[in-house]
Amino acid sequence: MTTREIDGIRLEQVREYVWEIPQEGEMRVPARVLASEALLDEIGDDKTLQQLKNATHLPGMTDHAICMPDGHQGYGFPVGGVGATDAENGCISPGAVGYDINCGVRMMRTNLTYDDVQGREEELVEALFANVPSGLGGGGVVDGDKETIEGVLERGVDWALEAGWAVPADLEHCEDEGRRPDADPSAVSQKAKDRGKNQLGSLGSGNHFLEIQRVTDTYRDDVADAYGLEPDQIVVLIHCGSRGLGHQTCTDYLRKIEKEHGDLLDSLPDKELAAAPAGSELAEAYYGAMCACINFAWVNRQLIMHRVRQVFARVFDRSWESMDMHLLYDVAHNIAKKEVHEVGVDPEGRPIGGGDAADREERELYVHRKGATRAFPAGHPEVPAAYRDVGQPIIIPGSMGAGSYVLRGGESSLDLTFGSTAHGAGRLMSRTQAKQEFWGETVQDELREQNQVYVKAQSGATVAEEAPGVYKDVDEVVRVSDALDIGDKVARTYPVCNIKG
DNA sequence: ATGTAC
Repeated sequence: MTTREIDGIRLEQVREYVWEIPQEGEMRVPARVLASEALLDEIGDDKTLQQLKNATHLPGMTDHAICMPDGHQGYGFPVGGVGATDAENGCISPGAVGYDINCGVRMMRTNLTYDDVQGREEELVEALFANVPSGLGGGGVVDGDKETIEGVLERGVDWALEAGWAVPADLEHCEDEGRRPDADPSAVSQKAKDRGKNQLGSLGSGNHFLEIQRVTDTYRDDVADAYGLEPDQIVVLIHCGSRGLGHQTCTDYLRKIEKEHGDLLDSLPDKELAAAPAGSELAEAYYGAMCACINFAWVNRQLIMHRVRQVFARVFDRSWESMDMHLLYDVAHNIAKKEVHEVGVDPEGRPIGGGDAADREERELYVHRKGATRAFPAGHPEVPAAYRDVGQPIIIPGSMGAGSYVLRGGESSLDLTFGSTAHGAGRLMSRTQAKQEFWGETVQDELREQNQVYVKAQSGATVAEEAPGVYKDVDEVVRVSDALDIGDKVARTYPVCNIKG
């Protein structure tokens, strides 16, 4: 058996692309890293593996804590991490969801081709930049009063439909039809609502962006057909989250949980993993608040998408419907969700990890996906009807120099990863280091001259932080996902125009 | 990720 030791952590190779950190000490389950040797080397460069090991200490963990091929260090719990805890006897951890609740990506199709936009990149990038709010701070496409924010938190994209910012087909092509029913707006603090109310329909900063892309390749033609994708087609990618509202909600509940559940906190190897025991008042409140933030982020992406339709209609002087600008799908990267999965159990029926399980039984779990994407296969009842025969679409954004992928949920995802796969290329270096290595203006010029990619950003520093060189190889990440059959390649895209904070 | 810190 191949073994590796990285910073004192021993990994055993279970099979190709599957590495296991065996259970020892206070670990409740083993941990697994899904990676090629090259990606494992990069994952081992920061605290990711220690954080993954720490995550196995959370009460109620089932089967394995998992790190995706794009994993890197995060707050307490790795970005690219999946951890499923028993929803009855386990816990829920805000750090295992992330600060940017329902940070995610949606892709909108068009019937335009690269020929239609080539030569008009400048015009498009300027029009989008002028009409889609971006950067830190306030200002969104709609002004949210008290009633608006409550409606958004409670009803998600249903609110957008009522307000004229969505069409019914948008709901049909979004997880949960764009509305998480467990949302509890009363569990979201006034401070969080105040931060969010003037950020409805705004990109934010950091790695968030809006990109016009062209499809360069398709791989599984039956699935590509079902998704309405073909080479040379123009698509639009929107990557953003729940802005200050989700961030404040995470902060609020981390503080409350640290204070109320200090005993549980003391049993964990890292304070940043703070968790509320399943069934406690704070677990319920956090779940309700997080679901409300999920609704907010879905509306955020919906408003931006609809604004992009309006911009295209103006630039191309025709209706957005005539350009077939329909939502392909919207995926969440940072959420915990109650889902039923088969997990290993001991003879008394309690969830247990690794090879010690006597049997496997269905359990309701909090599936924490932090920088990881749901990847349900064909036939799963939660996959929208339009895609149920082929599996759910998965959108993997790469860097602005490398392009992105569309995958479909693979047949092995339910067995290997609680129905999950990677979420992007994954960072190779910190933002601070990126700013030492790159200069925004230079990055921008090179992308334009060498790659014909037009970038416009509020801040040059953001361009440096997001330079193509700060990301892992998205082709390699996707190759591992495809080889493990957790998310299978359907299409590859390449950037045309990119706007960001 | 983020009114880039209580």
